Amino acid sequence: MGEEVRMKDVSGDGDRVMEWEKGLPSDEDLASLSYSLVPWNLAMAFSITPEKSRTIQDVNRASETTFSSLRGGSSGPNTSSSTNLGVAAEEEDRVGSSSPGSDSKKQKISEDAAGVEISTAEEGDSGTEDLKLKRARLVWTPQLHKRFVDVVAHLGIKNAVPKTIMQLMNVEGLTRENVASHLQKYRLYLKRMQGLTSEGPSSSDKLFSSTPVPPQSFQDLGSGQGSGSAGHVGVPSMMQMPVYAHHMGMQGYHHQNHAHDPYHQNHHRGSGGPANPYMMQQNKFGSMASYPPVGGGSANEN
DNA sequence: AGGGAAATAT
DNA sequence: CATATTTCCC
Repeated sequence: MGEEVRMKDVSGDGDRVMEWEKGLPSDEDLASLSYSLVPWNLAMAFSITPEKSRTIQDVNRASETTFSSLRGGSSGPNTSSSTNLGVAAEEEDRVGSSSPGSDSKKQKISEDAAGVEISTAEEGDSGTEDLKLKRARLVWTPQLHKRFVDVVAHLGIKNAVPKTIMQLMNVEGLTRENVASHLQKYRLYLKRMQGLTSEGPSSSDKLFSSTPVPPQSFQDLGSGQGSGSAGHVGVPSMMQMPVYAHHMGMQGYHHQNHAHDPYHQNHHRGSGGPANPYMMQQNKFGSMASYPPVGGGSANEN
């Protein structure tokens, strides 16, 4: 319900029919993830073997879609014509939908519209279609990261181990190593933040207010509707890993505040001191690829 | 496997 | 040169 496919041809020069700003329920609305809908923990707590298999498989299907969106489906050095605009967005915010139906709080702004691009070799690259032997470097796009963070949060630091995370994320092509690596980084990031955020070694209560550390465990989970769902309550300024936007295929828009992301934490070695906290790499790479590994056949032998 | 550090790639 | 992601080692 809710298809907005109104591509009415506007007589005359209706060019700026861009109300996609918020009239676009698609992205987030359409995208339905299942991982957050299933009280995995709960089931476990009850000792009732959660048929993960089924769920996973079920989700798997959706995953393909998601995957497609996330990873951009095709690959090919045919970049020649035009920059590819893989603007696929997928969100699964379980918006506080509890309360009485009339929740007009549906202000969703497509914060992320990214294209997950995997960089492939630009030169002798051959994997036009199948790069089975060599998976391209995975690029953690904001979308992916969001998913990652969400999953980790939902699992609780306790169960947030690579394998589980990977499974819940359900992203085709994602390997345990990928997640493990990212998790490592993420942990480091959290750690750093802990130290920076109101350094108050005496109180532990702030653990809930300023600690970006995902809630240790979601036990209440809801019950279905109320969804007390901790979701994202006590995490006010939980910044995700800086959503890096490098040479993405997005048409200019990087204006985010990179104030001083603790995550990036540039370690300056002193001296002169460039006043520019930004990155000034000599980027000479302009890579832009789409995504290869899914082609032939195998996806991920998790 | 999970975690961490070195090694590379970008 | 810094960072992001991968690979190697416990």
